Amino acid sequence: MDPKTQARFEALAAVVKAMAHPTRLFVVDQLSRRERCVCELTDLIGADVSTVSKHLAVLKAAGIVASEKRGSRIYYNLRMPCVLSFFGCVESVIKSVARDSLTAVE
Amino acid sequence: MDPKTQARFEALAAVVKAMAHPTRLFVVDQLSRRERCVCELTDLIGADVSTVSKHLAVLKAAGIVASEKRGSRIYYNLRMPCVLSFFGCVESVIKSVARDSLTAVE
DNA sequence: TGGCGATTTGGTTATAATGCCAAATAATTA
DNA sequence: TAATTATTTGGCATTATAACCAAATCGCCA
Repeated sequence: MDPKTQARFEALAAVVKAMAHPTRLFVVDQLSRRERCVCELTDLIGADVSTVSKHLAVLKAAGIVASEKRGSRIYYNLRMPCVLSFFGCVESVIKSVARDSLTAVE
Repeated sequence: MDPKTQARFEALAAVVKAMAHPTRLFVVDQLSRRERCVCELTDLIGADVSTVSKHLAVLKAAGIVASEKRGSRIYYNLRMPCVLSFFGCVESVIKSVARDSLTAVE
């Protein structure tokens, strides 16, 4: 694989990897509805705040979310207008697998 | 997070994780053009065959690709019709980041 | 200014992922 | 059948992730 192609797929993988965790996908889903502060997300997720904070840092480093400080809180928002098609695509794979295992049984 | 939601995002993450590697994204991209045998993919990638085989196993376990044996070769094909929108979405995040860092300099 | 709520960072430990080599399997052909 | 090509599997060393706790920061307000 030539270096340019290599670099391209590494860049793509960096973004995909940032999404590759249940908690981070949950965060993305939540933020697709409205912005949320860390404390709200922490409540919704039910993990240690530091854990949530680190997940948010991963998403932010990939450019998937941005944060804005207001008062003593930091609000995160989604920077991924295509989030619906992304989730839809991934769900379609899951559904396809489910369909196949059904037909295999029948 | 309730168990059902948890399970949903774990299923999503399983698929996303399977895509979260430069080599595997490259494979998916190649297979979006046409099916390929392991030996062809190995040539294109330039890694050990066993490494490529394991990447293919990851994609297959997630339901992203399927394989078909013909003669002494095994051909892999893509089972993800939405692959274009998936890549497009991820690329849009990358472009958005690039745009932002440009405007930050200007 | 002292303390409180919100958030990040450092440290540690446990688990998972990656890549190569060597060996096992399978189909093909000489 | 022996040799050959194609692919997978097991094993191992290396590196990366993830989660929690503790400690450090940052803003806000009494």
